[in-house]
Amino acid sequence: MSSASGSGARILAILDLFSEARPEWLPEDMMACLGYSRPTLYRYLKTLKDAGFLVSLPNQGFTLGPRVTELDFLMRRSDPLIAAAEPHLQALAARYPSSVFLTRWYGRKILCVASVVSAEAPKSSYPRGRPMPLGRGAISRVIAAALPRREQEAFLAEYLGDFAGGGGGRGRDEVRGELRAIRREGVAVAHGEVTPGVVGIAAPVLVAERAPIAALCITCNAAELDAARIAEIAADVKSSAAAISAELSAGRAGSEARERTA
Amino acid sequence: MSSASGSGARILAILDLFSEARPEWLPEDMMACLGYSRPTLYRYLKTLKDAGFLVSLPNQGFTLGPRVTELDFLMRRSDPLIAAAEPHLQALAARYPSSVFLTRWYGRKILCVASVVSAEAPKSSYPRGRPMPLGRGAISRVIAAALPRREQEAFLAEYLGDFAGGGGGRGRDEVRGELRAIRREGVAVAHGEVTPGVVGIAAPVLVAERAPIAALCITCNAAELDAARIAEIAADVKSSAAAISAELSAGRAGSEARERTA
DNA sequence: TCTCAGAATCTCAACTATTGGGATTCGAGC
DNA sequence: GCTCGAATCCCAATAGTTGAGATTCTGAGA
Repeated sequence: MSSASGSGARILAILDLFSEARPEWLPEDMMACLGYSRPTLYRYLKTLKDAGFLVSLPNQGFTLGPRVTELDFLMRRSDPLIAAAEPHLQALAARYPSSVFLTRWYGRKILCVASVVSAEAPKSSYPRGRPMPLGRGAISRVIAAALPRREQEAFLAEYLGDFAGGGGGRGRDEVRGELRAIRREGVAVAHGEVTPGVVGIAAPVLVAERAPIAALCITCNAAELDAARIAEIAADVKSSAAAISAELSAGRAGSEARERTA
Repeated sequence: MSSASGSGARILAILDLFSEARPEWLPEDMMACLGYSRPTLYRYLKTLKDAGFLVSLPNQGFTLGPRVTELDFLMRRSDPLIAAAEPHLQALAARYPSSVFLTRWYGRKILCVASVVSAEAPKSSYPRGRPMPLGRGAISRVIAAALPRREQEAFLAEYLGDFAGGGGGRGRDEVRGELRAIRREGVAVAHGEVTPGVVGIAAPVLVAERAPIAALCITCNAAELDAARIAEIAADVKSSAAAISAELSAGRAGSEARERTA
């Protein structure tokens, strides 16, 4: 991931070591994994420690530090997308027993950035920060559909297999057609693609009516739905996503003006 | 904060620019604020962008990126402190109408890392990531009291004024005596020091029965409490914090063993 | 579709900051 | 007080970083 060379990248690469399976690291092991010399590694660690990205439990090892939490808090509070979406998430969750997600599209990843749960037994849990599977489900579909041609091609080149797999080996043209239909509709519905027995309905959040930056998605228990109900929810999700897009454009214009005068 | 020299620190310093008041930055403004040359700044930005710590909205500016969210997610899932504390937070919140916090002590800051709210109208809101005021309230008190002598002195040197202010200009010796009493008790109670009308009760989470790494804190509406009730809650908080400390030590021993065999 | 302005990146020589072996200090445990 | 390992310091060699300026991209408008 941090493929760029330079000492900066080598410092940040240290953070890539930490994973759910191995959240604690000893300097010795880091040296082995990264191939840095001892003084260099310690210098890097000091830089990260001073910045608060790492904490050292004396003689025990290193762990991710509080700066991470602080920065994420900052993002949560200052992200205009979340601010615009929050009331819509709440409203949708209140209207339907479900889980409602806001997921951001980051060029190469889909990450859940906010969620509200109203169904008693949510089948799938996606709290903030969890990466979502790329290539399957309503979210991927709706984002792929909204992508500008060039990026869509790149996306398909990588994930065509996943899309096609859902319907049993369709060709690229067929998938493209489906995506065009989704783009026209403004919503995508997926039946149990990510989690069996769960219907996902997603609509894109667009900036400048072009680039998708996020998706609004609701997941409900399939057993509690019929076609009419799904259509109803889909319309609701679509208009909510559109409202978020609109608020976002308005807000963005405002913040630009502020920046210019500042 | 990132006072250490070196290009690594200069790269990380870019992240310090972002604040709640200014979550979006243009390269031009960064150059002005940081004094980096254009190519250098762009190289730094590329490094951070490639690592996912920044995102650039085309021609709009830079924002904190998804890696931050991902790392915080990782911390939340892998932090043994949170794992050990979660059930206790839930239990306390269930037993008393209140807000219950777990706050980490990071050398120079107190940060809320987990919270559960059960009171209908919480007077003060401290979600994960929000820094807590240092020097006032039950949390600061109980952590200061648990600090080893040396660190306690350093802490008092900086925050004596705040502690003394609460009781009306007490001297250092008097404060030291109070802290010694709190240490013996194992709990601190603060009446409306942070938020008027709210009682805070905190107990320290200790590692190796020495260094405080966190505090468990419950805040209740003062109007609903009498002295007996406070004593009851205090005992509960104290034993919960002790239980967390114990589980943590046990868990730590386990993970060390695992690391050694891996 | 073409042109244009501004943003982002590239080139390359000068040079300064970074690197790592080894000595040294620090701190915990006996 | 002494021993051991972990963390830091020292300093010369050098590899990596820097910045002015040229160049290429990208997106907006005609």
